[in-house]
This record gives sequence, C-alpha cells and structure tokens, in this order.
Amino acid sequence: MQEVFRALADDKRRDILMLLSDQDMTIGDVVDKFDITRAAVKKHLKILEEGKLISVHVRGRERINRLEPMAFQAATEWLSFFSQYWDTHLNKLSTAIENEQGENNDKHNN
Amino acid sequence: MQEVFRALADDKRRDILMLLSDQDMTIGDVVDKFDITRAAVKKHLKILEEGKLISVHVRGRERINRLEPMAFQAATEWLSFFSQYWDTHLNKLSTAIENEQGENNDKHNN
DNA sequence: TTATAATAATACCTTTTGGTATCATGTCAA
DNA sequence: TTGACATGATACCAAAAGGTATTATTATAA
Repeated sequence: MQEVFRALADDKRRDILMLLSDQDMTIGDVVDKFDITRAAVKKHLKILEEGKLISVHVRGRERINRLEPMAFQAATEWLSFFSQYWDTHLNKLSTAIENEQGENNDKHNN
Repeated sequence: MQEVFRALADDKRRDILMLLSDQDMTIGDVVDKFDITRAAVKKHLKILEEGKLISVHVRGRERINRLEPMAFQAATEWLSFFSQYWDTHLNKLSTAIENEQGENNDKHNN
C-alpha cells in the first residue's frame, strides 16, 4: 500500500503512467518524452515497479515497461473508504432529520 | 492534484485521515495516538491541509482538524482513468476475438 | 568478432522530508 | 492579572528523493 501511494506521489511518475496507458515503452522511449536523464527515468520506473503499477519484460537488450492497471485497485479501494464515509454521514444527517421529525410528531401526539 | 497525492504518500498521514474519519480532532488529540512530537504532527496536518484533505477550524485556543471527504474525489477521478483503461482493453480484446471469429466464419463461407 | 545500442550500476550532489528541541504567542480560568 | 494550556514558529539534523555524470554489462548486427 505504502509503495503504491509513494509511486503515485510524483508528477513525472504519474505522467509516465499516462504514457504507458497508451502503449508499452522501453526506457529509451520514456526518456524521449522528458528532459531528464536516462538514469533518472530508470529510478522512476523502479519505484513504479516496486508499487507493482508496472511490470517489466526483458526482450533481448530491451526492457519493456507495461502498465498493470489492476494494481491501481489497491489505491482506489483505500480511497473508497472515504467516499463511503461521506455517504454514511449524509445518511446520519438524514436519519437525524427524520428522528427530529419523529420527536416532533410525538410531541404533537401528547 | 500533486498536493493531494503528496499528502496521501505517507503512512502516518493516511492513519491520521482514518482517525479523522471517526471524529474531528485537535492536534493534541492526534498526538496522543502516535509516538511522535506535537511539532511533527503539526507538519503532517499542514501537508494534509495543503492537499485540502482536511480543514482547520480555530475554536479559542484549540485547532479543530476536520476531514474533507470531497477532496478525495480528485485522487479517485485520476485513478478512475486507469480502471477505464482496463475496461477499454478488455473490450478491445473481446472485439478482437469477435473479429477473429467473424473472419473464421467468412473462411467457412468461402 | 567487434563496434554499437540499450540498459545496469555506482558515486556523488542538492533539495525535500520527517523528525527533534526550543522559544514565542495567544487564550482560558482562577 | 497571571499561571497554565494549546498552539505557532524557528532552527537544526539525518535520511530519503530526485537528479547528474561516469563507468560497467549485455545483446544485436555488420
């Protein structure tokens, strides 16, 4: 989990993920899209790999980097807790309103 | 966007968010839950605030930290691109299979 | 087989991060 | 008003992050 969010925490790495969503790429392909050195790109790809957001497939002397879309689910699920939280609190609010109305009705009935 | 993912990239900060999902808390409340100093907690809260994941409400000499669940949507939406990507590729795959079958049928018809 | 292309590995540098300790400020309550 | 409490603000430190440059490997193609 930590590795996933760490991998997502950098602008360039998120850009790389967008690139890879279009097509698999070698390190060289990725380097051409940025103004940083091959070594820097390599480090980013390593961090993405540690977060399992990409997989690497060696083909001869090339290294194909491929998106692993399923890995994003870990992050999505963690975040979904908070949208659920939001729903829950909306429900609490509407329940509170209903109870308030119920109490008022009771008062009327007394 | 960067600020949101940056805020989510630390274990303790994600823990703090979970705490705040249960109830609003002062800095002191949060400090009691961890083994780090008040100043360190303050820094984490500042980063969470910069990501707009929490809001701060001053009440006398206290500082109430409150979760802002809507802010999580920014991250969720970014991630949703990749689940969509996954769907798209599944569709491509099934379309390819259908086409393959179509071609086979043509061959049979010839 | 040998030069070259693609990548790996290492050392090094600067900035950011996560943390501490210390001192200053503002607010409540007696 | 004055002491204690909650927080704010600095200064400082070690480690991690993001980057460069340089030096190996390894694999392909002539």
